[in-house]
Formats: sequence, C-alpha cells, structure tokens
Amino acid sequence: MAVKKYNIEELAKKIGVSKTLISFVLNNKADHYGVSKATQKKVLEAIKKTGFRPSFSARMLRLKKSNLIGVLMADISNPFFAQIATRIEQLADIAGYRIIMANTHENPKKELDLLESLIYSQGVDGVILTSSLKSGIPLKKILPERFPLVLLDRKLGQLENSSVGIDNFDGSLRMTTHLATEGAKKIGLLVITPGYLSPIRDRIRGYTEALSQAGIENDPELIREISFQSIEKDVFEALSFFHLHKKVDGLFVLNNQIAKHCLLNFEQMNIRIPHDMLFASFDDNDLFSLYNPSVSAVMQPVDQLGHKAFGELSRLISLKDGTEKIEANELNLTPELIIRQSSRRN
Amino acid sequence: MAVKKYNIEELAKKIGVSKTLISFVLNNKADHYGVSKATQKKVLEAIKKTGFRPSFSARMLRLKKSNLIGVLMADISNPFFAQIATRIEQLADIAGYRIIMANTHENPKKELDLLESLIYSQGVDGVILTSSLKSGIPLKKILPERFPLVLLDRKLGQLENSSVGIDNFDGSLRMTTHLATEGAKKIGLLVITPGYLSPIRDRIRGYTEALSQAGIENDPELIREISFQSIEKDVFEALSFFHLHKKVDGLFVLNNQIAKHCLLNFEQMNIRIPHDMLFASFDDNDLFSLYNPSVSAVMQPVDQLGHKAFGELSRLISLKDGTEKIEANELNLTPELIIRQSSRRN
DNA sequence: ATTCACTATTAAAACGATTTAGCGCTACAA
DNA sequence: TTGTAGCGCTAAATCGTTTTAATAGTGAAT
Repeated sequence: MAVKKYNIEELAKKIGVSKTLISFVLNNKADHYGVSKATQKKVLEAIKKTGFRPSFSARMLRLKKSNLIGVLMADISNPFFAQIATRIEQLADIAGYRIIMANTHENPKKELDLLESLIYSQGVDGVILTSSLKSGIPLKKILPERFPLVLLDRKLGQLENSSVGIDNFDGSLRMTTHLATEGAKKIGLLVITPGYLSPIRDRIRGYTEALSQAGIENDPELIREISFQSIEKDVFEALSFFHLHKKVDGLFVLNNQIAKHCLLNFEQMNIRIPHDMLFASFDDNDLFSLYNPSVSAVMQPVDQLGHKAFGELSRLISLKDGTEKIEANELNLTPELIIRQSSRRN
Repeated sequence: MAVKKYNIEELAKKIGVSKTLISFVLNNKADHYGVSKATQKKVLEAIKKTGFRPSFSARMLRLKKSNLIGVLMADISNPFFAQIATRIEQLADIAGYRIIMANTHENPKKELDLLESLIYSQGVDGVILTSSLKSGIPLKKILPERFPLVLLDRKLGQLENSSVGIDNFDGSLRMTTHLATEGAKKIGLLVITPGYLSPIRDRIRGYTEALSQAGIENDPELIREISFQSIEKDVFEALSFFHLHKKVDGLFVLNNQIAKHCLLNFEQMNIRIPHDMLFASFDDNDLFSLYNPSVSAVMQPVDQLGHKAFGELSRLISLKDGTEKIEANELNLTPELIIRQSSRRN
C-alpha cells in the first residue's frame, strides 16, 4: 500500500530510456515509430511493475482533450433522466469517457453557468444537455465553434445543433385519440410550467389536433398549468375544477410527477378511475403498472434515447477536429402507447 | 459567438502586465501580494471583457487539485442512489466541486478499475463510494496515503475509512418486531445476493434478533436469497415456497427492487396483503405509498445520507494536505419506520 | 573513404497555469 | 551620500505529458 507514484520522467530514468519512448509505448505508437520489441517489452513491464499512470491533467493540457463528457439535466433524481443518464454512462465507459454530471434544476441561469464551466474550465469534449432555455441564443454566445453538443429531450429554436428526443406530437395525438375512442368527450389536460419547453408545446399540439380529428370542441379551460413549486395545491385545484365544475370524463397528464400527485388525490377526492374519468400519463414508470387501476402511459424509449444521444455525441466529437462541415442530426424516436386499465371504459 | 479564447499569457500581453498579476487576481491573492487597486481593476475588467477562463488542466497540473469528486455507486438509476447522488451534487456545486459519476453495477472488478482511474487518471480530490467488495484489502492497495474516501451505505472490513450509512440492524430489528407485534408468527425474509454486503448482514442480524426477542423460533428455511440476474424467477419461487409450503404469515423484504417484484406477483398468486401475509420492505419509495394496500417500509433518510457523506468528504479533503492525523468517522443515521396498511392486521 | 539509407533513440519545445525569489523604485533615516 | 525598508511588480521555474526535429550507429553501395 501507499505505493510510490512514478511520473514518466522517473520511470524513464529508472529503466534507462527516454520519456519519449515511454510515451510512444503508452500511446500505442511504438510500432509506428519503430521502437524495438525488446524496448517495448522492457517499458511495458516497468509500467506494470510500478503501477505507473500517466497524469490526466498533463495529458489534457498537452492534447486539449479531456475524455470527459458533460451530462447536464434538470434533475437526475427523476427516474426518466436517471435511466437515460445510466445508459449514457454505460456507453461512455466502454468508449473510454468519464461522465461529469450536473443538475440544472430547470434554472436557465444555472444551466448557462454550468455549461460554461464544463466547457472552459473542465474542458469536456462534449455535452449532452436537457435545456430549460427558451431559445438557443444565449447558448450560441457560449459555445465554441464546432463544439459537440447534443440536445436531449428538448429542442431549442435559433440553434442548429443535433438533438435526440421522441415525437411528442405523435405520442400525445395517439394517446388523446385513444381516450376519445374509449368514449371521453371532455378531456382535461395537465401541463407543467414553464410551458415553452418544446416537448410540452408539441404534446399540447398533439392533444389539440386529436380533439379536432375526433370532432371534439377545444375548450381552453380544459388545459391547466401546474407549477412544480406548488404542485400539490395546483393538482388539487385542477382536479376539483375538472371533476366538480367541468365534469371532465378523461384526463391526460403530460408529466409523470404530476401524474403521481393525481394518483395521490383520486381516492380522497372520490374520483373513480376509470369509471368517472379515463386517465393517462406521459413517461411510464414502475408506479403506473402497480397502481390499481394500472395506469396507461406514453412510454418513451429511454434506453434508445440514451443510446442515440451518446452515439450522436461520439459522431460530433470525432468530427470536431476535422475541417469537414458538421451537419446536425435531429432524431425523433417513436414513443409507445402502453394501454392499461386506467384508460379503458369498463 | 465563437469568441477568441485568451490564455493568461495573451491576456497579460494585451493589457500590459505580467501573468503573475493576473494569476494573483484570479486567486484572490491580489491584496495579500499587495497589488494596487488600479491594477486589480484593470485586470478584472480585462477578464470580464475577454471572457478569459483559466485552463482547468494547467491549473490542475500545477496544483494537483482537480475540484472533482468521484461518485461511485452500483447503479444511479436506482432511485435510492439517485436521490443521494442528487443531494451530493447539489452540495458539491455550492462548494465549487464537480461530480464525476460512474456505475459499478455491483461488479468488484469494475469498481476497482474505476476507482483507480478516477484517482490516478482523473485526479479526483475525493471519492464517495458504495462498494460491492467483500473486504477492504484490495482498496488499500489502490488508495494513496491520506486519500479522502467516504464509504456510503456499505462498510468494509479491514479498512479504517470514514463511512456514512444507517443503522441497519436497528431498522430491521424494529420492523421485524413490528410484524411480530401485529401477530406474525412465521416471518419470511427475502435477501439479495451477494449477502456479504454489510447492510444485508446487519439487517439479517436485526431480523434474527427480533425473532429471538419475540420468542419466535428461527427457521433457516425462512431466509431466501434473491439474485438480480434471475430476480423474477427467484421471487416467484420464494413466494410460492413461503405461501404454499411454509404458510408464512409475514414477509420482510430487504430491498426495494425485490419488493417491487413481490407486489407484481401478489395478485396473480392470490396472496392477499395484509390478510394472508403482513408485508414490509426496506427503502421507501413513491410506489409504496400508492400501492393498494400501501406498503410499510424502513425509510432511509436519503437527504441526510447525501448531506453527511459530502460533509465528511469535505472534512477529509481539507485535512489531506495537512500533517494532522486523520481520524475516520463512522456515521450511522437512524432510519424511520413508515407503517402503512400492508403490515397491519385488519 | 565517402555517401546514403535506415533503425532506434533522444533532447527540447510546447501546453497554460501558480509561485518563489528577486528587481527597481521611492522615501525616509543616519 | 549611503543604507534600508516597503511597495508594486515580474522573470523564471515548475507541474507531467506529447511530439517534432535531430542524432548516433550500422551496414551497404559508390
């Protein structure tokens, strides 16, 4: 224990070669530079015996490459983000990258600060970002030319960057249509603030479109915003309003945390699901399959999302130092409808 | 956009001072070294105007300090770990640290590899680790002298390091006692493999002790191991055995993921909770409060755990470069029993 | 004997910060 | 006039790599 830590110079002296040679071996360039097999072996053995590890910071300083990837999300304790993050970490690990993870807590200012620090101080090679910004303009000010950035889940206007997400319009359209098909005539919608985020906007569009297609009139009062700050109160009020005042017979919730709060309220508010009200949510999770009645949801392919996001980032990183024009990709995966008991009449 | 990036030398030339001065200002040592107010102001303005950011790697190379903290856990998509990680990240951010996060997937080999890479390559200033090792000996081989390491959730033998966790014996003892008090005479226990992890061992001890105190005979057949690899099959078999063969009237599950699989099975196996069998789990989560019947659980104070873990790590980091003897702290928080419907007779 | 080609190796510069030791200047005392 | 103390500042060393350009050594060809 407490092994002496060698640096490359000491190691070189110890075995009587130059540090250049060690560096060559270390970076698999020994053959390319014609280092003799005997020397290679000697170096390799010395490395193993001493447990020599090249200094990350020295290497990074020289190469301007950190092998670090920034993952910036609203909140990793949200299972949706946590699962994507896990997948990204898994793939990054295989590819030799480490993950620096930070939470923005949906705070645009914090997001920009963190991003700047990750890029300029930590020197990350790329970033996967779930942005809470309204527009891409502040980002443009920060990002260096050709910086590898993948937007996850949420797209931004005024920014020509790659993005990975699902087709929110489609998922919302299909689920709303499902509710209508099951007989709902008055479908309430619960939305989180801020409503400017692209997935929310798209989901609202999908809902509206579905109503039109089903020949149901669009009543603006049936769309209510819920704020995370006052989630309990907002959900309670919205449910009261929908149930007692509006006689809503279908409820579609655009966020799994809001859905959870609905489930917490149904029993004591004496709202019977699906009898009084068909119910469906976005973002499937464990809770939904075990609740009674089990809850229908639009399921996002989280594994795929993580996979695609990292894949796209890899591509951008490999292009970064070239001269070739970088074209942004926009990937929209198709979500899956999980229809359970909560949205089925009878 | 695409602002020119200055380094300290260029910035110095630009405003006609030495880089030493800039460095002084940058590190709040200007006053200490007697830099005139006028110069300080000039430097500060230039920094702001150019958006100069000192290079992380250069600084790290020089200072041997990365402002990076490694967080090594089994799996951050597990809500228990995710919540702790979020708390740690939050506190670290305030203290000016970034988090490098990696998953060990309960693989000891992987854990050691990652740890070594974090320490020697990434140069993290400290590590918070949820270890899957059997003993601390392999860790000793890796850790440099005085390296700040905090063990989270799981302690290791043969290693005199700080640790933060809960009193698993106590939690388990109290919950088992509760089940017995509610009338259970045959209490089955579901354990995850590997069973050598300290929390599991302690919980088993708590269970056994509670049985003795309640005057219930210890039947080794009532303790079953569940492997994550074959969790569905194992849970099903264990439940069948307990219910049909052993006529168990109480079930205590030592892990929330296993508990989830139990809940998935109860209905189709026609096991009525709590009528046929009182039921309780470790690690409270959303699911438990919403399930019908709501599930009793031993709740770990996740926020506190994150808080204490980071606090202890900070302490160790501040001591690292001193000469003072470092004494390890062992913090055991008291878990809380959340008694809901699943464990109450009637 | 000189040139040439080739192999195996190395010295030194570069990356961008921090920090130590010391330099030039002014002011004041001897 | 000389000595010295303090102020404000800077040159240069340092951290540990990677990489370019150069060097020594050997054997073959001229």
